[in-house]
Amino acid sequence: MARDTRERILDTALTQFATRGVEAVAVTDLEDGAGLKAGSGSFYRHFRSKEDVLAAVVDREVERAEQRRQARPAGDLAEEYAQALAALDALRPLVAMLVRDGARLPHLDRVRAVLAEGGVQLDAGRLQERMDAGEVPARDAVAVAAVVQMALVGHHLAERFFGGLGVDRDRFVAALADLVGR
Amino acid sequence: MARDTRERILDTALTQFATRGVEAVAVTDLEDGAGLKAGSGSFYRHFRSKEDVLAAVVDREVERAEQRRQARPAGDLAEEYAQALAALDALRPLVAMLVRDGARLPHLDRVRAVLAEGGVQLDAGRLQERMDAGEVPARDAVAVAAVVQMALVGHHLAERFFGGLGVDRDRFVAALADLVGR
DNA sequence: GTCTATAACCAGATAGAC
DNA sequence: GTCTATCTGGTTATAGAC
Repeated sequence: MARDTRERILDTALTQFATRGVEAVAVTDLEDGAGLKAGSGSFYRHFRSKEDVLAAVVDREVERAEQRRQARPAGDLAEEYAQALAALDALRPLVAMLVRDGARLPHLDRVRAVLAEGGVQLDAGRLQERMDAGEVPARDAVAVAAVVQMALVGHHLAERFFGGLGVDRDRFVAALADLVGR
Repeated sequence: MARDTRERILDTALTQFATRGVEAVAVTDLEDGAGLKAGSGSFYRHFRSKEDVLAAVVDREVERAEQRRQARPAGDLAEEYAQALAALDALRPLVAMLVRDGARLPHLDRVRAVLAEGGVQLDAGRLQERMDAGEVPARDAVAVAAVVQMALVGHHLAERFFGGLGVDRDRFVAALADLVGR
């Protein structure tokens, strides 16, 4: 019991909301997961309601993501895409909550913004620069950026919802970089 | 009241499960949506339980999808991809239920199979043939097919969960076909 | 801050009249 | 086949002892 109870409730709420959905998780489950007696109501010494703890979970996760945010590296396309997939991994619980309980989440705009910055929305402007510099073949940069974004997000979601792809991550990223770069 | 009550219950269950999630939909909501008195229990003259109606909804939707299934057209890449997106549109409720309540769905394997056939899983073998025939540049066909699949699925999901892309469908499909074909 | 106990409510499901 | 009425169990939330 190193961390205090409020933090333990937030931890168990994050994992349970992300894996089972908000509706399926009872306050008694959160008490149990935090080491409190289920049904004791001790939860309510720390949060006013289930909606309240949901908002706090989303807030904390968005703030953590904003702190992790950093300048994009200057590597090649494959490195850039691999890094975007890694960023999506770190956002996994937030993605899961958005997908399962999107309409119910507080601060939906902030959630979408942090997901976009964190790896979902690759910069079309940067791709255009690469095309202008002759690093990659010239195409419709905005549309290609969208295709790349969707491929990365799709890959992330496929691992979760479709049981994987049969193509490992390195091979996927290499093929994507090859398509854009050659 | 043209169709019989059982069908009306299935219809309202499909839309409500897909949009709000199974857990959030009460049996009384299904009664209400089917024109029965909410709380009357008339639902139970047609289905044994909520789990039972969920199974029936999934079954009906999978069977409909299997009947829609048809030979893939011999058009060019862009036509092929546009058709895959249209197939995904028709599968929208099933996709929504899989994403929201995947673990709870009965016949999960059949659901995944029909989604794969219906537009998610494009044929890597066919792409390889195109590469062998010189129609498109030679690359890692299996990995490229995976990228294409994920881009299409990601596009479909983005419209639903991220409020669209800022790139319309034709432009997206054209960019994808250009990447693979040139 | 956690517990026992409980109130108030809602959802799933059943019995039986019509 | 639909209704009224009801049972049962689970969930949110509160009161008050320790």
